[in-house]
Amino acid sequence: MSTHRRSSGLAESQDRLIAAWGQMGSTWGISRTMAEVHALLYITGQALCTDDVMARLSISRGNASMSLRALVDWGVVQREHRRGDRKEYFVATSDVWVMLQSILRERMKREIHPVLANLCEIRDESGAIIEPRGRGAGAGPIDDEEAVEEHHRRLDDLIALVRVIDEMGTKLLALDPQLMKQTAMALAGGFGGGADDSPSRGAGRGS
Amino acid sequence: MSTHRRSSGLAESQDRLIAAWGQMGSTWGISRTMAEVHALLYITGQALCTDDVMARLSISRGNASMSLRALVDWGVVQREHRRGDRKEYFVATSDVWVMLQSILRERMKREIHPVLANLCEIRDESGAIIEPRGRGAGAGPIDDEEAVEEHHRRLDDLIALVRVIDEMGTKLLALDPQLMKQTAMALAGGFGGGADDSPSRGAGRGS
DNA sequence: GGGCTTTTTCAATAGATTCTGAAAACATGC
DNA sequence: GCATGTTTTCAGAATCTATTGAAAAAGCCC
Repeated sequence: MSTHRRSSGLAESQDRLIAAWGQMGSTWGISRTMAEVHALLYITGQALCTDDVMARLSISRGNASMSLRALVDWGVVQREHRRGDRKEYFVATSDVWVMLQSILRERMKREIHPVLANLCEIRDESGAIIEPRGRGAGAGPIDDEEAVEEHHRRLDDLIALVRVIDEMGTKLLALDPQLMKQTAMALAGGFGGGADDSPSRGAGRGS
Repeated sequence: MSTHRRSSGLAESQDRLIAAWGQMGSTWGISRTMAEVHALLYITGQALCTDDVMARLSISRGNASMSLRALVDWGVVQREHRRGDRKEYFVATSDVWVMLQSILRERMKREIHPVLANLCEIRDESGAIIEPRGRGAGAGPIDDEEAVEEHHRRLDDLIALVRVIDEMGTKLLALDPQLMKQTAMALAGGFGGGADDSPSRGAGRGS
């Protein structure tokens, strides 16, 4: 087998993971680069400084700085200082379940909470909707009254949905990461099925 | 008809919801317009044709057509034909839990499955990583062997995580929407708490 | 403080996404 | 088939986002 440029074995595999993670990130709201930096730190498992990241991913200093800071804000990467070295180093959280909680926390904060607040505000203010000049004023069809009721019903349904999602997330975040893992695996395994730890080393899923 | 002023009550509330939903959509991978079209169809509860959508949201025909088609693809909007009318009308799924399942299904397909397949492929191929010229060949530090092991460990952890998420999603999708609702509410209510149906009509959450 | 190193910021630019509008394709009824 | 009304497509324009690179700020040590 073509082992001739095999020193790239590890690095190449890392690059592929970085690319995959980056692509996934960009499908979400996260910038591709930020996800790539995270993947790099996670998969190497080492503490890297800004220059390491710049060099490995071929990105500018500004970009590296921004991405690293954002990752620290998200809580999936920690700063690390070294005695006798002025540089700052960065390490990714190695426990994927802790990582998942950080991501969940941040996404809830950015995506769910604002929407829920918005929806509630809209409903509160829409409570004041009154049909034009009451019923029976002649011109307007009574249709409007129905429409307003339906509007409220649908608004309420939407709020109930988002709220349940919010509460579920909050519950999960309150859990210890290990317990969350157990819970997730129980759900994945069929609501009460055995929670197995081993990730089944076999072949991957087809597609 | 005296529609000129009071139309601001209901329509304004609708507009606000549309804006909120659109913003949320753009935080995810969904285009803002597509989310707005969906919000419009959902909140009005009516079957609208392309021209209605164009007029109400002030968007071009092409944009409306694309967005509507995408929503139909996602399964959150259905086409509707009317006898004696050549136009096509569109209605949003009114059950929010059915809607949630459609969204979940589509997001799994687009975001989770490809990543999982990718990760598995990477692992399968990275199984072949051998350190340069075996151990003990002098030059290379044995460090490399450790690095490769760590690499595999981390890759496996990541795969296990994504796989659990995938399986959880699959399980939820297999459920009847109403049962999924029950499940979600049970989780939200504290893992075994009572599942109450009423969405508590009171004031909203603060922030 | 002054010299040195590293990090952060930000205006300009490169790049990607979304939207438009008009033309092509598609139906439907006559 | 033709006439009419509707939907889809897509190249180019408009818009939004990410990235760079260099200047400013922040540390650190003597």
